[in-house]
Amino acid sequence: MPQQKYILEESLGYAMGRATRSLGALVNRNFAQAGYDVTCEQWSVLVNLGKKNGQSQQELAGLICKDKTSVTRLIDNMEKHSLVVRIPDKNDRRQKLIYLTKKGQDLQEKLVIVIQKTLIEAQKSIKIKDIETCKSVLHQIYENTK
Amino acid sequence: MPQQKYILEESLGYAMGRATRSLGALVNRNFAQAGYDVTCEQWSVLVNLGKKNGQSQQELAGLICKDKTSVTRLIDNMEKHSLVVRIPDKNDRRQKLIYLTKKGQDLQEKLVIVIQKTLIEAQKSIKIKDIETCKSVLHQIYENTK
DNA sequence: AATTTTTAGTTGTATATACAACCTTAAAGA
DNA sequence: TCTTTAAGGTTGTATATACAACTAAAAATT
Repeated sequence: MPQQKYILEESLGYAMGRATRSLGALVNRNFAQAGYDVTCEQWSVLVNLGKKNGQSQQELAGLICKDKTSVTRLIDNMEKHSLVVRIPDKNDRRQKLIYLTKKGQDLQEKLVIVIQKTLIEAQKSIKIKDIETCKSVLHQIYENTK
Repeated sequence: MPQQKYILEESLGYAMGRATRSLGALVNRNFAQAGYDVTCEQWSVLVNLGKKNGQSQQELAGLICKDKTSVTRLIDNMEKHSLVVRIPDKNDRRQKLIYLTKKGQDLQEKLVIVIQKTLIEAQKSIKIKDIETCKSVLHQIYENTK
């Protein structure tokens, strides 16, 4: 069997990690530059609460596909910044429902423009068809690895 | 102008983040399960040192496309685990050259198999051509956002 | 009804990431 | 040569991530 040399630069994992980090950092810089003290990851929670306010942390974890402990800490930070509040559910005392504050709601609406501008920049000169292919590959990778 | 609603689940950024986190976590689990106390990110450093031992942190930062402070901390952790050592460069006293230890070298060689197995699993039932398209899209996104 | 199992969330621990500010040393310019 | 600028690295700070172990409460089972 020939000595198989692992070519890091050619691996899909490398390309994924690099592009994801780079895009996330750009989103964060663009948020900051627009004067918004919020992160890319916090934004994903804000968007979901914007669609349906008052969701449990488990629901949010499912939507953004993260560990529930990650969500606990994410909500901790967002609560610290007064973007959301935790309200204990009276029907199920295990649950805490997360609601947008006024500040969180206002912010959420404003961030969409920054995100869209950033995504347009990120996807510049890439064919729509290729982006769709890429998304479907990433979707399958998620399914294969989750 | 119509109210443009942002569809998180359909965004490329969402798909990228989700797949990248999921794949990274699986690699880490597979390393742990194989009995190797090392992470996905540490592995990317090990591979590069395997190709060329004795590189500066800046060189490594360029290769793995990370902030130099990220590399400082990554090397801190790897040194703590005796995978690499920092040797001050005599010709340029600002630089520190990073070398694999015996333990780091041995580990690096063994990890390739785990990585390949994981990548095969991750890419299961995806057409090679689509993976190439995906990589090229990710490459372009990196270029557009770095 | 009492026990067991599952679900929701938190805490401990370890890692990774990046921006800003800083120190030290090398290189470039005046 | 002296000064200024650039380069390599670290530290402070804040955030994000996940696994293991835990507490509390609900649901399922016996």
